[in-house]
Amino acid sequence: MADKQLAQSLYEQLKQDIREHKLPVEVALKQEELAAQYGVSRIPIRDVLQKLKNEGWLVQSGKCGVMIASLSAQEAEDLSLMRQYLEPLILGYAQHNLTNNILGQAEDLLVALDNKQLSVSECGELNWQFHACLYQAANRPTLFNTIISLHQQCSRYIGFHNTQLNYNTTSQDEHYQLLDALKNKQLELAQSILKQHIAQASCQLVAYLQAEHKS
Amino acid sequence: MADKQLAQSLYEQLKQDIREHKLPVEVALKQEELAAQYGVSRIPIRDVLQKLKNEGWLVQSGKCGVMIASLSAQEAEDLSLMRQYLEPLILGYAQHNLTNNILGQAEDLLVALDNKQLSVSECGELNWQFHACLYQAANRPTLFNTIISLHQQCSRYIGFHNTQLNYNTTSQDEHYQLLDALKNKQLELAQSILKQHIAQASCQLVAYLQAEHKS
DNA sequence: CATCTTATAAATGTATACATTATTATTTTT
DNA sequence: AAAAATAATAATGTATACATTTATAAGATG
Repeated sequence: MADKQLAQSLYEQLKQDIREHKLPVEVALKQEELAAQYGVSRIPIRDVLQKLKNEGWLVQSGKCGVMIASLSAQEAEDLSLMRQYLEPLILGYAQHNLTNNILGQAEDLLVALDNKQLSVSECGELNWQFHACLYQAANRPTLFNTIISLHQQCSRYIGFHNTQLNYNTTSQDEHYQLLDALKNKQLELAQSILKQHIAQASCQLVAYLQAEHKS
Repeated sequence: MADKQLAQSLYEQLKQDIREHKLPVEVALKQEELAAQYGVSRIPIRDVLQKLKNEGWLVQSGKCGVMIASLSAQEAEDLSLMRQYLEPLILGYAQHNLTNNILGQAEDLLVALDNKQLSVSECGELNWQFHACLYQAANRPTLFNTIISLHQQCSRYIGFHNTQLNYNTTSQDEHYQLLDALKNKQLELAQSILKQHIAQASCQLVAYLQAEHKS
């Protein structure tokens, strides 16, 4: 309902600016300042703030007002844990509906991901599209929407770990293994690969966040 | 941020009116009508609509506008499934922090639930407080918030099944069994009781919704 | 006669102005 | 001097007015 051009672009831009640390962290955001900064009135700002709060990008600050949530190793771990349980679950429902067409789409996305020239956000987006492509086949909108929400919350953390180290190659290996298992109708294997795939990424991220916090 | 007196009470009232079928279903809601009906301007109405949309009470209707989501057996099943996985998970984290104080609080809530005079909504509220009381001890806000969100989405369905049949006594038995297992530090037993407790309630609800849909 | 185009009406999205609440600074009191 | 109470400031919440978009209906055209 609040997704017109202005609000939609505001939403994207605010997320980007939060990701790129262009806004003060752990400090109550002022609607008027944001409105002036983005050249709009407070109304669409309010809408976007509420939306971002619902997605976990912002948290309550004091009695009224919101602020940018600081990155937390525990939050990253919790999000990953939930994904570890829910994504194999939806994959189970998707299995029967995975036509060759869909598997082909998924493979194309993996091929696109092999491109080394991708930016962090492009990489994250393709990665998610690969997963979403499979999950969508489950025809389970409620379950799918929760998983989408978890991914949106995770997306704040993306860009922290994928850039450094050679995480990507490991991740891609797991992606191809997952796809193979699905092609061979080995559901349980696919589910365990998926669970470990999610856990693996989380481990690195959590370790990184904890190390950063100590320094 | 949008939780002042007016918006807060509006939020509660709209939810209640949706529960009690006082608003048209599967038809785009008009902000002006709602504003007139509740004696406020469109701004707080918009806020509340967005919030309820995020909680799954409302869904997009056409290109713009929202409508009351119809009850769906599959949605109920999905919500229950997610709870079956996530609530035992958070219970696992809570276990170590379950002091006798907390277990006592939980037991008090169960005693209160034994009262047969409770309204459906009071019953649902106490039921949730019992669960939340245990989960809160886990100190896992992200996981907990997702579970809260799932419960909020479920709350639309409450009042459909607990009223009829003797569901409540079965449910209470399971509650006491769960509490006993926790007192005895039998985590795995407690988790399996909890999972089945959630599944049980879901089964009845789904069966009811499917039967209703056929008629 | 069906379909596409266009114009009208009605809804939502946004801006400005005002009311209310929360925060801060000051004052008063013990 | 410290703490509580109170006044002043600054923020958010809400209402009204306007702009834009979407849906609907009338009309033109093949």
